[in-house]
Amino acid sequence: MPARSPPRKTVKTAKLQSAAFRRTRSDHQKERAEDYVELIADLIDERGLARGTDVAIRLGVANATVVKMMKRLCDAGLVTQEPYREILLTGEGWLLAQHGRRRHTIVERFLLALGLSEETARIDSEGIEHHVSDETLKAMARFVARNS
Amino acid sequence: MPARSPPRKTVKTAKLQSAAFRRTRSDHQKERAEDYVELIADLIDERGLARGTDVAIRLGVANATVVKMMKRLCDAGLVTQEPYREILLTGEGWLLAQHGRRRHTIVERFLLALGLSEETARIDSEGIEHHVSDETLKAMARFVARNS
DNA sequence: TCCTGAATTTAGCATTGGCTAAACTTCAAT
DNA sequence: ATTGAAGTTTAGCCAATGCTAAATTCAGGA
Repeated sequence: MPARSPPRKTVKTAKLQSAAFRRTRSDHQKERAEDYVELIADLIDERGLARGTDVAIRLGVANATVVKMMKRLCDAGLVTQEPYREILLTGEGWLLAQHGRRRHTIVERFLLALGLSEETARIDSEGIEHHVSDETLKAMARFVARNS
Repeated sequence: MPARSPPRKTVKTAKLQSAAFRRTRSDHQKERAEDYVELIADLIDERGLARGTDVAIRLGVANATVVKMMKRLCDAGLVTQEPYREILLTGEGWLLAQHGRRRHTIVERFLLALGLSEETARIDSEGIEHHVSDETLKAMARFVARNS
């Protein structure tokens, strides 16, 4: 037993911590899905329909990546698409998009209320959005309400 | 050209947005590295040395996953390790750990100052930490200073 | 000294999410 | 009606990050 360490006093800590990390990890897949779905919703609202190319450009990925992701999102029941046609959202897809937009908006407004530039608020909210618990989101919303 | 969309009015938007997404994506690799390194630093400080098993338990991953990651971190110059021995941090590794801890602490205190429970602050700070720009971090630090 | 149990490593696999290049479809303009 | 450009799909690749199971190594106690 090389590198033996002192007796554990931190079992509970370890369990809690690993839970936090595990959550961060498992969130990850949903994040991607939400990013795609949210963007598709935006495109449909902005220009009437969402094409693979537009998604690819806005997300900064290759066309083929979008195609692959659309397959996964189809399997997940979030989008539908006839071959060579535009991307449509299912009911569930719209719900997820709405959900993402709501959080996104709250986080972004919160960062603005905190005194950050629009640029920074936009960029950081993109990264933070998915890692904020409901409790934290509520606190952010409260803060925005108070400081506006 | 199926699914033709209306003329673009959002070229700038698209570029900026894709930059944000790209940043979020590229951050990802560094996040993992920082998680591991930060934890290794904690273990060394807490119990005098960091063993693969302890890292695995705290991070909630399998042993083999840690071994693989250690190889990557070695290549990246962040840790060193003799076969079957404990994990050591390089100078650069310590710097990264310190950097991560600092951000982590600020974000966590910020969430507490915002009125969240310790539990939530701990979990959410874990997820948020890596996505916060320096500007936002400064704003958070300011907020903590004001509200304590 | 040897044995055994804990820790580490190796081997092999899966999934996610990227990429490029080439083939294919569709629409619009000639 | 044809054709060419734009958009979509396929095929095949890569790296990161996880896993399990089996093999290996080490250290402490008998």
